[in-house]
Amino acid sequence: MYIRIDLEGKDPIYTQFKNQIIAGIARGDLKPGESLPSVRAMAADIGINLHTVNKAYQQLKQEGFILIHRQKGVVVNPDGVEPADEDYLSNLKQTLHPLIAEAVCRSVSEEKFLSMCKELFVEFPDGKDDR
Amino acid sequence: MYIRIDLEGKDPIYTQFKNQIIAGIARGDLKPGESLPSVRAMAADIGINLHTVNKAYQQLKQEGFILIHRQKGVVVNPDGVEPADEDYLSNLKQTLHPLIAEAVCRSVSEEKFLSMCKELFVEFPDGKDDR
Amino acid sequence: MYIRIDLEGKDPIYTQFKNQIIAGIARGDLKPGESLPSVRAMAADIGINLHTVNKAYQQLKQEGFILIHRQKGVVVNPDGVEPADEDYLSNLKQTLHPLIAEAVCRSVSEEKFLSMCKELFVEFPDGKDDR
Amino acid sequence: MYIRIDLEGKDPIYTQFKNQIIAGIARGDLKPGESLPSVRAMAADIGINLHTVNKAYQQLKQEGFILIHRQKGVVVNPDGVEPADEDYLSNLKQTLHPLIAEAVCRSVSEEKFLSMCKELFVEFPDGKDDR
DNA sequence: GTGGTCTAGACCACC
DNA sequence: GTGGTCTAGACCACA
Repeated sequence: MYIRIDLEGKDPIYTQFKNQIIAGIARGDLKPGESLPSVRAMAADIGINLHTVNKAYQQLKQEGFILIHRQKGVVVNPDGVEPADEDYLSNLKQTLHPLIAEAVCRSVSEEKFLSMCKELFVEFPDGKDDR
Repeated sequence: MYIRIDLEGKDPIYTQFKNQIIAGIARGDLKPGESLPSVRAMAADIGINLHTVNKAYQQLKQEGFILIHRQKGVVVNPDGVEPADEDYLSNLKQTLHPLIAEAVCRSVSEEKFLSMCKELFVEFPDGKDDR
Repeated sequence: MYIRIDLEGKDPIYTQFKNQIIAGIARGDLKPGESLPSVRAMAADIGINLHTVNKAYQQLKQEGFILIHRQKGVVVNPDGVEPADEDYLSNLKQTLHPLIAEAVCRSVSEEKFLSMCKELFVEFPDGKDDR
Repeated sequence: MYIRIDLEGKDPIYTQFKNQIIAGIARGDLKPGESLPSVRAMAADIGINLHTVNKAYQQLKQEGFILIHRQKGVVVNPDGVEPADEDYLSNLKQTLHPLIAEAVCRSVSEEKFLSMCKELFVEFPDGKDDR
């Protein structure tokens, strides 16, 4: 899996990195149980600071995407990710709200917006059953 | 229009404020040409520093939501907001991408996601004719 | 002579007004000795504050473009404007310097820049002999 | 590169500062990719407040002259500055218009004006090839 | 160490 | 009265 970091982007590097791991899992590129490079190896690979990778890994672990074993190293959570709970959904709503508000201001129709979302879903094979 | 700021929230205050103004415009609470309180008045109203309000106003002006009029003070852009262009849509996509990736990981179905979006659209009367 | 003020423009109103009077003189629309509306009349005409017109008139007088007689009212300086002196030229240079620097950064060639200037000169019949 | 600020000048400090950075780029003193001192260092260097430097940096970034890099700090845009577009040229014209009008009033001939411009261009090696 | 954010208090130009 | 500018000092997120 290729990781692409934009050092000038507005999102902090650790966030970009985290998002790409999550996208990899969603896409199925990273399968449950698959192992990821160590903090050191990953940092060297993509040319960023150790601490930055570590921060991202810690958050991914905290949010249930990965496990960090002292011995086996870093692996994608073999049990799959915790499914959406109330908190998560409410957060997601709060995040979407301003995006939709601005879209409405800019005359983006509901249909247009929904079709953009659908388009983005195409990237992810949502066969969730086998996870 | 009531403005609610969460001083503990993770979003910076000026962003929360900006988003509420944008939501107000999208909702139709703030109509094109309508005037907004001065920097000082607004700051006093919601109990934050005037520089924070000013920063938000400057960005809203820059993004075409409001005008800062030499006489009339601050007014909602009477011509409405610039409709979505390529750049905006591409940005929006980039913003939605990680949200959707995480949702997929958390077994949120496409239908569920789209229905959440639809629900959020209900707040905004997108019939632009009556604005 | 029509005066056009842009209340949202970045230049202060009195500056816009001043510039249009000066342009009128340069163009020959306002001839030496010709009289201008009083502060009150002018302010009413273009719908701005008395003080604003007054401030512009005072500066125009100060810079030698107009005379303000207690009786005859406001007239374009019948002797023409003081020709450029050292101070004026040095100021002009300081003003042009940053404009040219930015133009160079933006790959505007010297020829292109000069031709823009020439184009702007077309508006003004530079028969300066009869003034 | 030396920066000279006139605290008594009529232009705001951040504008003077911005203009000198732009002039530095135009002159070739600041080459694409070259890094600039941090906000704090620059502010200390020239003896002004860091917020003032920051404001200038933000505007320079916004206008495409510099990038604010998460790791390398502040650098001159390695791709060079966006070349002039319609908007920029139209703005430039609007800026030059009153300058030329006043020059005409003050009996500055077109030749004289153009030769002043040419003189100012001498400072900038517009052969973009060697930058 | 960096930039980003927030607060506070001051002066000035403009209207 | 307004917004624009400048200064100052503080805290936090990021790398």
